[in-house]
Amino acid sequence: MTQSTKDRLVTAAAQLLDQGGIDAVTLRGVAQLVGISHNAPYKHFEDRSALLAAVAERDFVVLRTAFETALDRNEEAGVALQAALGAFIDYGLKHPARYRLLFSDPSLPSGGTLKEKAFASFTAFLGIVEVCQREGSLPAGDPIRLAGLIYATVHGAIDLEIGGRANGEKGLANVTDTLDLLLRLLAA
Amino acid sequence: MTQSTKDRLVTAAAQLLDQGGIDAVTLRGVAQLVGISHNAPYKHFEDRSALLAAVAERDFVVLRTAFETALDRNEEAGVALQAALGAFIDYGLKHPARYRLLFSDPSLPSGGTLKEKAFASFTAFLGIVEVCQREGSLPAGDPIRLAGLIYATVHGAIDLEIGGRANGEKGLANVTDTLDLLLRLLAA
DNA sequence: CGAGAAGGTTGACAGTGTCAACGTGCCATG
DNA sequence: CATGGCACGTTGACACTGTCAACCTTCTCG
Repeated sequence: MTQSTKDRLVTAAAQLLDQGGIDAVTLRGVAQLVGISHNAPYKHFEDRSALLAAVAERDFVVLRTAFETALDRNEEAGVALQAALGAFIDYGLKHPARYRLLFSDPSLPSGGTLKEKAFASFTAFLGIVEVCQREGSLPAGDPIRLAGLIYATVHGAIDLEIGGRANGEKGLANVTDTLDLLLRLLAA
Repeated sequence: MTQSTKDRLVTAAAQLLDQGGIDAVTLRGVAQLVGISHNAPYKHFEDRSALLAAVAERDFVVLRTAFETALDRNEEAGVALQAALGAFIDYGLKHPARYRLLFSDPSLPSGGTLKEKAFASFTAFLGIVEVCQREGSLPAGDPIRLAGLIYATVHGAIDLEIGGRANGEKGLANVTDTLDLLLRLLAA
C-alpha cells in the first residue's frame, strides 16, 4: 500500500529539515510539498510542534534500530559499540538539523511518546554497554552511568562540531578524536 | 554613565530568553521592553540574528571570565577545574535558553566575532586543564584533546539534561554524576 | 552655518501559525 | 436502502512577525 498523507507529511518535513534547517520547515511549505492545501496538515497534527515531534520520533526509532542491529551483527561487543557510535555520529553529521531537532529543540515536548522513543533508543545503547562490560571490553561499574557518560560525550562532541565551534587548529578536536580518547581511557 | 540603547536591547533580549525561551524573543517585544518603536532595533542590529548573536557574545565573555577567575582564586588547579565546571553547569541549568543559544542555535553565525569569543572561552578552560596537568591532577597528553573531551562531556550532559532526556530512574544520570565519573576515570 | 550622520518614528508588506466555516465521500448502523 | 457521522480536504480570515522604505529630529564638525 502507498504511504499515508500523514507519513508523507513527516517525510516532507524531514526533507525540508535536511535542505534548509529548522526554519525552512514551515507548515505551509510542507503542505505544498505534499500537494495539499495549507491547512490540511491540521487534520493530522495538532500544530507545528506535533509534526516536528513526529519526525523526531521516527528518527529515534531509526537510531534504536541501528543500535540493535549493531549488537546483532557483531560477535564482539566492543566492535558493536564502535559500530553503534559510528552510526550515531554519522547520523548527526549528515543530518545536523534533524539531529538537533531530536536532542536540542526547545519547542518539542519533553515528555509523552517522544520521550519514550528517546528513552528506548538510549536503552538499546545501554544494552551494548552492558554486554561490553560482561565481555570485559568496558570496565565494571554502574552500566547506566557508564552508558550515560559515553552517550553524553558523543552527543556533546557531535553538537559542538555541528555548531562549528569545534574546528580550528587550536580549537576543540573533532568528534572521532574525542571519542577515541574517551574509549582509550575506558580501556585502560 | 547610563547604559546605551544597544546594551539595553541586549539585556532585554536576554531577559525574554530567560523568561519565555527563544521563541519569546521577538524584535518587537524587545523594542517594547526597552521603550522604543518596533523598528528602532534596526538602527543597532542588522537583524534578529545579530541581536541574538550579541547576547551570545556577552555570555561567552561571562563564561570566559568565570573560567579565568576560577583559576585565579584557587591555589590547586584541580579545585579551580571543579569550580570552573561548576560555574559552567550552573549557568547552563539556570539559563537553559541562553545556554542553547550559545551552543546549539542554528540561526547564529558560526564564524565572525561570535566564534572568536566562543573560542576565547574555550581557551580559558584549556588553560585550567594545562595547569592541572602540570600539577599532576590530570593525566599527561595533548591538552587540547583532553580539554575537548571534558568540555564535550560536560556540554553533552548539560544539553541532555536541559532537554529533559536525562532524567528518569533508569535513564541517563544527571550532569554532576556524569562529570564525576569522568573525572574519577581521569584521576585514576 | 550648513551638511550629514546617528538614532528615532510611522506605515506598509509578505510570510507564518492558527482558527472557523464549509464541502465531500465513505462507511456503518437504523 | 437510506442516512448520519466522521475522516479528510478546502477556502478565507486573523494577528503577529521580520523587514523595507520614507520621513523627522538632533547633534557634530568642517
